[in-house]
Amino acid sequence: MSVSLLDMTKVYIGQEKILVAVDCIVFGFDSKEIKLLLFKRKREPHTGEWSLIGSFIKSDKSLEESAEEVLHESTGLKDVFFEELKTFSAVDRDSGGRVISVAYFSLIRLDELNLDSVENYNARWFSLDEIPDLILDHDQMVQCAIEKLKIKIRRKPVGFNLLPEKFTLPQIQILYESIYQREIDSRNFRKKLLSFDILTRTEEKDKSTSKKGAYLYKFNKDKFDEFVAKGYNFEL
Amino acid sequence: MSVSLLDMTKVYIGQEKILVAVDCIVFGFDSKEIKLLLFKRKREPHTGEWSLIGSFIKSDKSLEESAEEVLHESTGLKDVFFEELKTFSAVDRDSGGRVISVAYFSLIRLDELNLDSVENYNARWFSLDEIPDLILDHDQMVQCAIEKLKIKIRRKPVGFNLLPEKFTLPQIQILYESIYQREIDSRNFRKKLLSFDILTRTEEKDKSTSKKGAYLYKFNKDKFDEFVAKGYNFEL
DNA sequence: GCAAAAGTGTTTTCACTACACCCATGA
DNA sequence: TCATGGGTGTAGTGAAAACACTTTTGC
Repeated sequence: MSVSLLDMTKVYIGQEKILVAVDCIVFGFDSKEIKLLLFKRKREPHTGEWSLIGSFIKSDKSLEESAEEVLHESTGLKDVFFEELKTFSAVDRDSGGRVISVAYFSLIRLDELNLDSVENYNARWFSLDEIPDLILDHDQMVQCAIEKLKIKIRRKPVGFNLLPEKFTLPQIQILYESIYQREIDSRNFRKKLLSFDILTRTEEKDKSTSKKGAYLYKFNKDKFDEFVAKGYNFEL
Repeated sequence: MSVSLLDMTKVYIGQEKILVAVDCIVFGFDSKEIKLLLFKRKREPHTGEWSLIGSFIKSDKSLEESAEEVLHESTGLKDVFFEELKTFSAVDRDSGGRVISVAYFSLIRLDELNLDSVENYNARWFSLDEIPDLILDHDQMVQCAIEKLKIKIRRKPVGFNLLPEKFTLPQIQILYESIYQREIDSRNFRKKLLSFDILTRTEEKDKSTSKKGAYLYKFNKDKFDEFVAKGYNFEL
């Protein structure tokens, strides 16, 4: 350890150091449509304008750790789904100085959200067609994330991170419809999803949207791993 | 401009700056198999060991510009295909100090390669099953890039960046076979590829691998754009 | 008993797979 | 003339798309 501290000051001396930040694009689903979580910026420049949540990274944290921390502080949630989206490094992207930002893309369960944390941060959920102007290049980050969401949810089971632990088939169909922005035939959708055999049906029904009630299902990670091990492809 | 210089020193003061680098994973295709370009490292630590080519980024260049520069210097090529792969930011990933690296993934035409540049850099092409131990986390970067190449070449027409401007159908089939590591039925492969109608057949034949000779084709960008505009999906 | 959402099957269509022979040419 | 790689067509199979009615139950 002391060797690496020594090297640090010797080996790469003379190279320029740069500010590095993470910014998080956070999506949620309110059982009707997909939404984006935005924050009123607290620091200069652009204080009070809408922006993504982010933070500078410190030299003792990896980018992933920093993103995790940002997500935890702003939503109160731990173990949320997130992954790297893209770096944004145009020299003049931030009027406050030269900052390279790594954008992270995150999917959270709205029902688990800690409302206190969110309010602390002056946050609000926006429909994708009502997103306000954002600071710096955050609009680009958001567009990029929306693209990625559409592609990713088709081939990876990431959508379950947007649903409550127990969800109904109509609910997941609405999620996909809201992301793809088109209607889906429910017979074909259910048939395909159930054919994967990666869900467990519970005995409970959700009667909040119909008199008949819809069965609640859980995503079954073990079955999904088996599904993958057999060489099958998830695609919805 | 002077405002931003002023802000730079004021607004984000007190935040830690970090060394940022780019590293490039460069693939080529020698008409037989896909290969990886590696370099003998010139600087401490790990001088003389095999590594990816990279460089620290300066505060007046974006990451993309830096990657482009690195690729130009090491191969002599301009306008090569490259895109961001992933950031690598573990705190102790570099024994020479805290460095965040952004890995770029690049595909080049071996026939256009400037051999002087390559020799200057002590470079060598390696088959994917003969890759030597690499410094730091460069092995991880390479594994990640190989994964990405397999996925990407299936659904995007990036493979043409690995072929000469004019190529034969047997050639492109071998390219795909070498990446997928399995044989492909040539009747089905050709049928599908030609059905996209994104290639232009020239009148020339390549007789270097057979007496009959194989027609040379060119990738037709305009036709490809049309293909995409019609909503069709490239998948090989 | 009726409105409203949940749940279910069949037919058609199309894309992928498997598979075998002829062609052109240089040596 | 023959060895070598280039080039082509067809039948069978399976997944996706299109499509309409029955079930449940709170009001």
